[in-house]
Amino acid sequence: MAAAFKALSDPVRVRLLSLIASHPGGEAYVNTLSSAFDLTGPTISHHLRVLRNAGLIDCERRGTWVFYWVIPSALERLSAVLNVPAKTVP
Amino acid sequence: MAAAFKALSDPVRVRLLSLIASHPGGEAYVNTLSSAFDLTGPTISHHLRVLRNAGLIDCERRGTWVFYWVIPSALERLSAVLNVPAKTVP
DNA sequence: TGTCAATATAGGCGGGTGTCGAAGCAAGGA
DNA sequence: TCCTTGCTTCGACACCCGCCTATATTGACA
Repeated sequence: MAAAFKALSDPVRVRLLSLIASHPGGEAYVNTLSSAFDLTGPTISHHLRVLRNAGLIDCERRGTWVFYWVIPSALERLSAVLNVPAKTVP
Repeated sequence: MAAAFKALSDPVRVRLLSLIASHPGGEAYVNTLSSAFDLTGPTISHHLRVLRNAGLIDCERRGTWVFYWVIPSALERLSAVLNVPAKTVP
């Protein structure tokens, strides 16, 4: 459970997830993502792998490019953990 | 934004937050929390401080004990970030 | 087949983080 | 006033993580 939050513990990865999700069709390929950061390709690749190992995103190769998309059910599960009953429940 | 997720990147802290939130009244004092883990007091205190610095919980001293409670608005803000539009939105 | 473009993997360096024991405070009671 | 209890702070050690460069892999195309 915390493994998924750990994957989101880096600003780059949060932004990556947001970028992927906000792309038309919910998909984006790596080059588009890389160009949004001042980081090298391998570093972006590393972050994408972390997100993928956490089960937050998935990918598929289409010719030369690799497309990534988010896995909504995984995010919903995280979101559910944060839905806490209000403090004053007498 | 990622700072809050970073605070949740440790299993102990996720469990702490869950324990605090699930306690009657939404509050818990430290000794109760500590006894749920095989960790020393200082370590629990450290994790609580991380959660507090991230704005996820707050605390108050009442006599000898210190009570902690979660800040629902902070969790709601995190939860909102995870609410992603579905992949297929044509 | 050979070459190029797009990603991924491997390895190494520097800084950050979890954990502990020991010591320090605060509050209450003998 | 001194002691005990609950919790935090301090200092140190081992480990993990993000970043880079260099190298490998995969697919398209000539």
